[in-house]
Amino acid sequence: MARFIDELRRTHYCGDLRADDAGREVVLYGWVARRRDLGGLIFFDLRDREGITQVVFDPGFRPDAPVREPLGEGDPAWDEDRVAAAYRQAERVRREWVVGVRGIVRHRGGNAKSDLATGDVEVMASELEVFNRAETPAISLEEVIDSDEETRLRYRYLDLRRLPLQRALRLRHELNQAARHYLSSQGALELETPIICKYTPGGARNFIVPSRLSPGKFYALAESPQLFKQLFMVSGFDKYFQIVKCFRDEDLRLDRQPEFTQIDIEMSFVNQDDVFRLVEGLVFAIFEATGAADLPTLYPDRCFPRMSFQESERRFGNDKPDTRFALELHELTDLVIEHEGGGIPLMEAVASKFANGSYRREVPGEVVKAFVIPAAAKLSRKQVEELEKGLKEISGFAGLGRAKVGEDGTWSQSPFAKVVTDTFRSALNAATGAEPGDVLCLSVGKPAVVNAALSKLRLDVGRKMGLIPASGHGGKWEFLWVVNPPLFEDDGEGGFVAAHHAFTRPIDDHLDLVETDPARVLCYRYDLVLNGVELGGGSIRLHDPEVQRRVFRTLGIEDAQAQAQFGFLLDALRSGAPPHGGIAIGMDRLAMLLSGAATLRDVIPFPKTNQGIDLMSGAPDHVLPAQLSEVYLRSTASEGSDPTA
RNA sequence: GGGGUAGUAGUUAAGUUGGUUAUAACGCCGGCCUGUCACGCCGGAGGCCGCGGGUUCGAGUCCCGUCUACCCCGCCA
Repeated sequence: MARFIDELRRTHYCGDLRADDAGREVVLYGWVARRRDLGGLIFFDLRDREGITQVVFDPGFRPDAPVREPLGEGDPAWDEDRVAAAYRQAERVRREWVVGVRGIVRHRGGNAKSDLATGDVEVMASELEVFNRAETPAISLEEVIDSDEETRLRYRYLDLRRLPLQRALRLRHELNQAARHYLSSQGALELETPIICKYTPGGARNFIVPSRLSPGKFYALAESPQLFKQLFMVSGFDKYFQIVKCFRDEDLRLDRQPEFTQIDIEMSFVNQDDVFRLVEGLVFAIFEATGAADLPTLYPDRCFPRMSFQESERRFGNDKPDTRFALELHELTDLVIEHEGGGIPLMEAVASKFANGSYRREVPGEVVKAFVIPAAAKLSRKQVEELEKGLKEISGFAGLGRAKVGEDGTWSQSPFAKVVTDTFRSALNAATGAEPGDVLCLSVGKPAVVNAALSKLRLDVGRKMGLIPASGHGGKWEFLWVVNPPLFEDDGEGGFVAAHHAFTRPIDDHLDLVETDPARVLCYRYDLVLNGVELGGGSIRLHDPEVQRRVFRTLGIEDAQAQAQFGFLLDALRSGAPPHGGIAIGMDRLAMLLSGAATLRDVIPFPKTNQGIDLMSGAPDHVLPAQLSEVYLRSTASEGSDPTA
């Protein structure tokens, strides 16, 4: 081994060799991906991170020409005894053994393999060194495997040898490098913020870290660098970025992990447009570096389109519309009011509440919206009912009122067919553009519920119609800024809570409404959406302590309370805070979209399961009582036996 | 916290109405093979049917519970 590592340095990676390397002596290191023993002739597919090269063990082979670039004097490139020994050793090698190979590159002639980058050549082995044996791998290491993800995660170090994951992690590297390079070139400083920090209530649940030095007290793992990056602005660093791990102790999804990485940015003396320009430049740089798509062709003016939050909710039913396809929702509340319900009892009830002032048009208590399943979708009645059943999981969802539109515009297969007035039916058909054969899906209820149901229905139908793939980008890249959502949200008890967080600046025209009509106050907040996935979000912050106090008051947070929770930030804002704003881009999600991966787990080296468990290492785990008492803790967990107790 | 799907050999799956010794492919082990490249041919080993209980003459199959993973709602930027 010493001879190989010390004297025979690697000359190439396994993906490097090409036809014009023929005749050259080379040294490769790697893993034996496959072995084909023909009896008297053995082939290895030798694999390293750059690719695969075929290595041949042929005891009868003799070089027909002097070898170029011999390695070392007095150490001939071809020694028949050594070649024979290498062949005998190759007979015993198994897949995934780690080996070094010395040999001569030869053109494969008629045996060339066109689907392999190195397929024109092979290495005739003159020497073989086995660095390590390997147990038979628990999972197949082929590019496409059907192993259960549970098994793959348990043997993550094997799974990571597979080409898709090798590619995904390399893409992460390229993404990160491009982001660093671009943001640095734009004058942003890469500064670090604390990971263990002060617990702040509200927002995402924090992971709690007990303090050994402060008995009974706890740190929290940062759910984001939000407060600290604002303090950087207060301190005059002007423009900051960080590629930073964040931690949230919430339930997980395919696009949600307990620890994840953000490209975090904050800037001073900027407005919304300035943030957009920087992020658009960043995204362009990342796409160029990773070769994911030619964005300058798709967005010639190098800007992404913008849509107000309200328009997004109205047309698509959510704040992260997948704009790769149309099939928009139809807002019918006004029409229903105009027709006083049009004979449909459910809608008459809604119309009368608007008429008697129970509901306000500006902030409606209930809405009526529709989605049209085009005849072209060719969905059977059963399939439509199947889709509707899928909406049942949305809490508060009461079901759809469906109507199949006939040749003459009449409705059938509908609970409303008999009661709806002709004029209202015609008006509805016209407003929704419903054509004969289409299925009109009507939903009445609280805006959040109606929108949740219809936006899900829209995506389901889009997928069923093949307008978007079940996962991946499908070759389309639709970016969108969704801007200016409401600052406050009804808390259901006559008060208000912050829709996102309390440090977002209300739009200038709405400052007066903070006290008088909070529900209508919009703010300088923005989300970047790609193909219906929320890539990131940010805001222009509230840098004015006076306005901040008014916002807190509307939220029912007293000065003393605010001081206790956010004291250092409020103090800092009073110490001379510049106008500032920023954004955080979900790096994992971006990597997922760029790579076409179906889940975040495929672009994170060592992900957790939906239960937050690392199947490979077994984290989280019990700790010894002594370790607990050192941090002044005792577990109250009753279920399960603690083997260390 | 709630809903859904799945769990059988190392891996992926089949297993009919509850009925003899639980199948197959890949992988693994042994043998043969000098141009393979998903090499081929011959032979072989390999099972707590997730776990625990129940029904039954008899359970992979039916019932109850439980664990694990995945997808979704709630939650979450």
